[in-house]
Amino acid sequence: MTSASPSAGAEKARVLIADDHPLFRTAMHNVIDAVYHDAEFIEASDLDEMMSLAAGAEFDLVVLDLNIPGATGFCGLVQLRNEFPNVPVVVVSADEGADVAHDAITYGAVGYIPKSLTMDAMVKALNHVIGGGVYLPPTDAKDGKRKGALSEKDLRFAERVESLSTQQRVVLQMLVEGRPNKQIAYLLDVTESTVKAHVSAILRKLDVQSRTQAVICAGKLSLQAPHHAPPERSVRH
DNA sequence: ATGGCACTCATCTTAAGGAT
DNA sequence: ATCCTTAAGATGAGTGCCAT
Repeated sequence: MTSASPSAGAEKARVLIADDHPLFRTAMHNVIDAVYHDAEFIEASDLDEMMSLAAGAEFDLVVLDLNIPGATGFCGLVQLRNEFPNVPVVVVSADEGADVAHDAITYGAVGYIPKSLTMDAMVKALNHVIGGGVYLPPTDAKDGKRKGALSEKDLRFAERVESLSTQQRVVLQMLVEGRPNKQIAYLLDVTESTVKAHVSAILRKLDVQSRTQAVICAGKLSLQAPHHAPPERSVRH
């Protein structure tokens, strides 16, 4: 599956909606109709169905429920990104935590939309994503206060994290979650050697001596740091 | 065509922990 | 003490993509 250019072309935009709640899928129809006008919808209610529908198909956009049946954590998103790296995936979830939103972007999503968002806000978010941007919901003021300011050292580390490739960021995120190389290899569908190579590159780029050091710094960052978007995309809050 | 970069893989070394 | 297993980390090589 490869992504086609967004609605600008003469052909209908194809949108995959992966959510187990029919009501929410219908709601997303309305939202996406406001964005693409004459889109073709393909629906999936669980992970297996989503992957089989996605195989061999072309989509302009995938709207993925984070808690779709069959997926644990971000594994649905990771699978989708591994199989179809060119398709923009927007994650929707009832979870409004800033950390979850940041993690979704880290795993390769181009946007994170809380289900509590108004229809207008969702339309704006999708328009931003289709325009090539990355969408994150507005940060809660209290949450922002809790996060506090970054030290010089943390900022330098954040800059180094920015230099990591997408795959390296995914590996780093899994290191932070305490996963061993073997499990990371299984989840990403690569060999353990590949994971080791990524870890080595991560350690080199982050200028740390061990994965433990990387995990401590990255963990601290994810609690405190503002989101750092991939360089090629702008971030809208 | 060429060079740079990311990704992948195989192989080797080292260290830690458990079993004998 | 020795051996075995497991995991981490380093290194070199191959492949594919993209910009020049």
